Amino acid sequence: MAVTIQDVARAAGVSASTVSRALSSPEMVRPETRMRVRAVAESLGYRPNPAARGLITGRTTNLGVIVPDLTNPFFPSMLRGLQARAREAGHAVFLADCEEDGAAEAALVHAMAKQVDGVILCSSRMTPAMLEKVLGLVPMVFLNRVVPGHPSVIMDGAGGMRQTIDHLAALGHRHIAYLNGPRDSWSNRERAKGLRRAERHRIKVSRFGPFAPRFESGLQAADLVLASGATAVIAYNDVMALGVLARLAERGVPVPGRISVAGFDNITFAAMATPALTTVDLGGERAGRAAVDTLLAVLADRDADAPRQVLDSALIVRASTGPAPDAGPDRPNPGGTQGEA
Amino acid sequence: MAVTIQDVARAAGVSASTVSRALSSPEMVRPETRMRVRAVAESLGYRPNPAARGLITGRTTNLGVIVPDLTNPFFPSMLRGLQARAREAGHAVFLADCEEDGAAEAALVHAMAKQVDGVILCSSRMTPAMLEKVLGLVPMVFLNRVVPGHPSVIMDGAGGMRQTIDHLAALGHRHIAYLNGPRDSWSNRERAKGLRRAERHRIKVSRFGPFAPRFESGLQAADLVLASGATAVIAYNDVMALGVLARLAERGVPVPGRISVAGFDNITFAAMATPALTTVDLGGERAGRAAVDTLLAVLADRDADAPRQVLDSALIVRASTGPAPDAGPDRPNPGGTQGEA
DNA sequence: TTGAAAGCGATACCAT
DNA sequence: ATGGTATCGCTTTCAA
Repeated sequence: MAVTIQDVARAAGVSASTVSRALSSPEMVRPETRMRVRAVAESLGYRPNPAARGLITGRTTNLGVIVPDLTNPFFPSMLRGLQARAREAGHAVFLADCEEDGAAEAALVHAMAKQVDGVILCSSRMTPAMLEKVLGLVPMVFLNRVVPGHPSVIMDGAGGMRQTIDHLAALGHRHIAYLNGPRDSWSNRERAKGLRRAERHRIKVSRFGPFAPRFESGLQAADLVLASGATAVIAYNDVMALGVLARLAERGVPVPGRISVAGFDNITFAAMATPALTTVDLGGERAGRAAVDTLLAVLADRDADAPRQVLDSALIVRASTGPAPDAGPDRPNPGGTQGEA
Repeated sequence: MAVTIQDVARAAGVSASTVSRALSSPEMVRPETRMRVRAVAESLGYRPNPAARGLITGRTTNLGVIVPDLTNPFFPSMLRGLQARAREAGHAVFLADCEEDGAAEAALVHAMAKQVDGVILCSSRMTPAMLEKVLGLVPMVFLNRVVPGHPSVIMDGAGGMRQTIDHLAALGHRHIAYLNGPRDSWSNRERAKGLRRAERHRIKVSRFGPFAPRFESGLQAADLVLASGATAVIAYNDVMALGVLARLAERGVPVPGRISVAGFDNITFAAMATPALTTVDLGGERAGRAAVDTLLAVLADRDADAPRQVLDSALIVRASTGPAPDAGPDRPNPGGTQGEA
C-alpha cells in the first residue's frame, strides 16, 4: 500500500514522532536529523494521510462548499475566487451541487460534516427548519444569505438594484418590471427590496414570479412583461435575463428600442448576447474569497463574534438598456429622455 | 463534540462493536438489539465518521473529480450526470478545478489521493511525465482522454467531427477552417483526427491555433478565419465558437450567409446566441455517469482489465450553419448548393 | 450473539 | 532533541 510515517521512520532510523515533527514542527528537531528525515520522506514519496491526521488534530484542512446549481455560471465564477483563496490557505475544497434542493443540501452538510473543517453555503436553499437541524454540525459560513447569529458574507443586492433603478430612471423609464427569482431565495428578497427606490422616481413597478432562476423562465416571462406595458425589465439574474432577450428577439421586439433589459451577476455570457446584456456585478469572485477568509477567521477563534461582511456593488452598463421609447403607453411623457446608455 | 460510536454504545447498553455491527452488518446482530441500537443512534443523531472508518476499511466512499475549468459550461453539465450517479451509489464527490494547469492537477491528485476511493480526471491536462508520477497513487479513470493501460471513458469526438464535415459538405462548403483547442488536449487531437474526412469530399481545411478554449480565443480567431477565405469554421468547442460569432457580429459579417459556424459540446448558451450555434453534442452528462460506473467497476474488482468505454455521438444542428455562399473565393462553383440547414 | 482488544496512520503528551 | 505511549473513531479479528 501507500507509504506511511512508520516506513519513513524505519528508513531514516528514527521514531515516528520525530518524522512527524521534522515535517510539521521543523524547529523542534535538530537540523541534521530534519534534513535526513525530509530527504527520506521525499525519496519514498511520503504523503501524510489527512484522514488519520484529522482524526487526532480535529482539523482536516478540507473545506466544504455547497452551491445550488453549478450550471448557473455565477457559481463557477464565485468558486474561482473561493478555490484560489482556499488553496492559498492550504485547504482543499470539497464541492457539491444540491440542484436547488434544500433537503439535498442538508443531506450534503451531513455527509461533509466530519470530513471538513467548515462549510460555506452559497445561496442556501434550506428552510429555517432544515437549517435548525444542521447548524451545530460544523462551522458554517453563509454566502448570500443572512442567518441571525451566524457568520455570513453578503453582496449588496439591494444597492445594486437601487443603482439599476436610478439608471433606468435617468433614461426616462416610468414603468419597469421585475422578475423574481426562487421563492425562498434570500438574495431575491434583497434585490426586491431595492425596488422601493422606484417610489422616489415615481416609477411604476410590475412584479412577476417567483421563477426558477433559469433561462426558460426568462423565455416565459418575456411575454408577460411585454403585455404589462413596461419599458424596462430587470431579471433576478443574468440567466433569466438572457432568456428574456432570446424571447424578445424571437418576437422581433427591438432591444433596447422598445424595451430595456437588465440582469444580475455579470456572467461571461452576458457579454455574448446581442445586444450585450446590461448586468449588475455584485463581485462574485471577491465574495468567494471573503467567504473563505470569514470561515478561516471563525476556525481560528471560535469565540469570535459572528462576523457579517457586506460587500459593495458595482453597476456594469452594457448595451441592452437604453432610453424609454417616447410613446410609452403608460406615460404622458413628462420629464423626457435625458439619459444615455 | 460530535456523538461517537462510544456514546451510542453507552446509551444503548452495548459495546461499540455491537453498534458497529448493528449499523453495518445488521444480520450479525439479534433483531431486538439491532432495533434498540438503531433507535438510540437515530435519537442521538449519530453519524459514523467516514475518515475513521476509512482508516481501517481502506474505503472512504468519497470520490474525487478534477476538471480543467468549471467556467466552461461543458463541465458543469457533465458533473450533473456524474454527481447524480455518484450519489445513487452512496459516494460523495470531492471536486476540484485545476484551471487548465497540469501541474496543479497533479498536486490535486496528491491532495485527494488518501481521502477518496478513486479519482476521475476530466480532460486531463497532465503531460505524460506528470501522469507517470501520479498513476499509482489511487485508482483513476480518465474521461475524455486515453492513457494506455488505464480505464477511460471517451466521447466520440472524431465521429462528431466527421458528421460535421459531412454536414458542411452537403451544404456545399469547399473550404473550412478548424480552430484547435489547447495544445496538449487529447480531445482536441481526436476532434482534429476527424478532419481527415474532408479529403473524401475534396474540402480544403485551414487549421488555426492551438488556442486556449476560451471565448476570447474565438474573438481573435474569427479574423484569421475570415482572412483565410473559408466559408465555414468549426471551433474546438462552443465557448470558442461563441467568441467567433460575437466577433463576426461585431464586424457585420452575416452568419450563416457569408460564413457558417459550428462548435462542440452543446452548452446551454449555444442555444442563446443569435443565430443559435450549431453544435455537436457528444453526451457530456452520460459520459459523467459512465465515468462513475467505470470507476466503481474498477474498485469492485481491481484485477479487471482496464475497460475503455466509447460513447457514441449525436449531431445537433441549429441555425448557424447554412449553404456555402455562391461566390466563394476558393471555389469555381462546381457542384452547387444542394443542402438546407 | 456479543464483548474485548488490536490496529488503521498520524499527532501530542510525557518522559528522558 | 528524541522516543515511547496514549489517543482520535471506527472496524475487525478472536474468544467467550
